Amino acid sequence: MPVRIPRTSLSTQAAAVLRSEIAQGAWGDHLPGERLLATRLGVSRPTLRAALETLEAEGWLERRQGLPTRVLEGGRRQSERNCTVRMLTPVPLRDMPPLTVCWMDELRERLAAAGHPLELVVSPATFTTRGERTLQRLERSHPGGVWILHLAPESLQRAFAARDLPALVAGSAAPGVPLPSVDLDYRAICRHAAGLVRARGRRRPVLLLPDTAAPGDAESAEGFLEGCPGARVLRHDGTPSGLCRQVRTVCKGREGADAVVVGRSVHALTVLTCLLGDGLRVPEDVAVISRDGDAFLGHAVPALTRYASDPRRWAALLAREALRLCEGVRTGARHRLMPDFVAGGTL
Amino acid sequence: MPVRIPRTSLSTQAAAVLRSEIAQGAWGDHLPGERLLATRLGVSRPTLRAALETLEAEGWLERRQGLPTRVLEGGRRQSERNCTVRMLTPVPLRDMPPLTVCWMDELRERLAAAGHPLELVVSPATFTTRGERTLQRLERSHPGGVWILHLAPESLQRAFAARDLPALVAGSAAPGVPLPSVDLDYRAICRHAAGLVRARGRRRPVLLLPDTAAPGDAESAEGFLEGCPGARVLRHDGTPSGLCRQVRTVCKGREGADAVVVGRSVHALTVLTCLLGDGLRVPEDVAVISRDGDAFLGHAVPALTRYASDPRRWAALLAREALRLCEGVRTGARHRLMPDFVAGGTL
DNA sequence: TTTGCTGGTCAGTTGACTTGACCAGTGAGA
DNA sequence: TCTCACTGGTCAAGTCAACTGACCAGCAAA
Repeated sequence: MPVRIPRTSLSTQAAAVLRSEIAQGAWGDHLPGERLLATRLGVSRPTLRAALETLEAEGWLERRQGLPTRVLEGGRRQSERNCTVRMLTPVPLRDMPPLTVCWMDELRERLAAAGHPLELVVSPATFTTRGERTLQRLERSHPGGVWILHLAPESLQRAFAARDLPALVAGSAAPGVPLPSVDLDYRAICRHAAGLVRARGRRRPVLLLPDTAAPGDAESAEGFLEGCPGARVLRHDGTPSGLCRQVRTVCKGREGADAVVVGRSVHALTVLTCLLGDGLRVPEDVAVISRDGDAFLGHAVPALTRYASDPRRWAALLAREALRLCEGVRTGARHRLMPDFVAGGTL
Repeated sequence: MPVRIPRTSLSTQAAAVLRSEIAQGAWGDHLPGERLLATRLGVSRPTLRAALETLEAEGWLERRQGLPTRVLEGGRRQSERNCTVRMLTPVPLRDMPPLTVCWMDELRERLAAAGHPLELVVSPATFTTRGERTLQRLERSHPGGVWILHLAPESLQRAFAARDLPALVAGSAAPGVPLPSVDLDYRAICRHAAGLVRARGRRRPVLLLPDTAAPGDAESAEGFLEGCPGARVLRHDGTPSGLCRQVRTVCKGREGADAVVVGRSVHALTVLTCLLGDGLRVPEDVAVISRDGDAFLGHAVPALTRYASDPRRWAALLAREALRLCEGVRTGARHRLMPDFVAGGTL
């Protein structure tokens, strides 16, 4: 009857888990970085390091500063494909636009209902380095599973396609990449916006976009020019001050812009407040339209005219395609959603 | 490959051991004394007592001071495995403030890691009907499980407490309700804001709150008056037009308010754009401080001065309390978080 | 009534674990 | 060649579960 409760320290448990996984060959010939490994185990780095030290002493690993930890002489059996779904994104959740968080949550729910967990992999390197490199690292640290690429540059999308990895693109799908994708129809949105602006008698419309290389932004520019040939498309650096500078230059004087279409909802907010602060009247002097539609835009005064998409439709499509990939079905379906136009007071 | 290391507290492990032993009838009809039992399990008495408390709550035991603890005939089978967590909220996800969506997502992730799915139950009736009625419907439609009450009015909170249902309050916990709760320390925030405003030489500060009956708003008003006795606290109807009307009345003329502290981040946005649109200078003529801190506020020009809380801490606390409830532990812990002050350009 | 058990409660301390930071070595790409 | 983003190596401050040791009140047999 006297059953003593075993006290195993966290690092001992971690060592046990890692030992069995290494034995199964789940990690290939190199372990992922300590920081990543620690968060995956749900354990702090010092704790993980204690576990790694015991494994090193047992002869499972070789560690050297500056190099990834090497797995020694393991019976490296192929691990079974465990179909977890991973969302690859360069931005942490709390810096995403609210609408994005919203569909991501919805997606998580739908996938969970189908028995597939959704894991968020935040990798800022996604944007900066070449696709090949990023992918190599990812394959090492997260073997197997289905990938959802969010805000991934074209190079990375192509790298996934080239290796025939199960992946789908959420937003900003580069043209010609043979991966299934779900995206807003930015070309149609911006063409519509440009037409609308012209119909209201605005003669000098401008499209403002961040200077990142998202394919959706390129589409936006094309659509805008289709709807209003000869209009201007300007890039900014994404900071409030940089955007303000751009706005002030563009809207100055009699020949300044009389309508601004803005990509990204937070930037639309920056533009609106900047204009109001400078004493310009919206929409009398300058009209503002937000290409993207977060809920908070409706609380500005005047409410921003915008294009609002339904996160549930978005998530439903993503979930369907992701589940197909889990089942091994490869399609190249390109879904283009057209959001609803929400008339505000800024046009 | 979700290889998370499970964190089971010592008392949970002890409870599990005892539960199985009781079920096997290993102890007869009375347990040995706590001191003896504790040393047998290799555990301290407080830890053992925590385990006994959960077993008592589950109906396995009957404890009375002075008497040995009695083992009840076939403690009722607790469907412990089936412990889904449900978030009850009056607002659908896409209408929530971004920060809320953010912590909700984080919470979902943490609970999923512990093997508990999170289900969102959207019930607008939560706000309109009496607590008793709402609860009856909920018990019928979603039997069992742990509840997280979000934006629930006091009547509903009390109804849950009265029926002794496993529930915890996320935000706006009514005082005196014996449920565990996690909330921002609105009193401290508003006291701080009031003091800050006074220190900057503002003489006529105003606190603007929606006219809903959220307990957090009442706390805010109290804190604000503590920090600046004699200041004004005004209510508005939550619509942009209604809020604007209020703002224009309050800030008009020489004797108008020279500083506005605003509850709810979207309302802070409304106030800022309304003031700027009316040609007032921020902060020269009127300072604006947002009590709540969503990320988009930083993209206004000037950036809003605000109090930003970390959604991860928030979610961590909620997850911990929810998991405790899943294990049958009832606490009345009231967690009050103090967010960080973010200096913007509106003060 | 006394004594010795039972459970009920608490303040103070310990120590494992977390957090966030900084450092130095390595190697791919500009 | 230099830069920069990774790697592992180190550390100090803070958090929190658990332990320790104590005292209290209820109960029942001596």
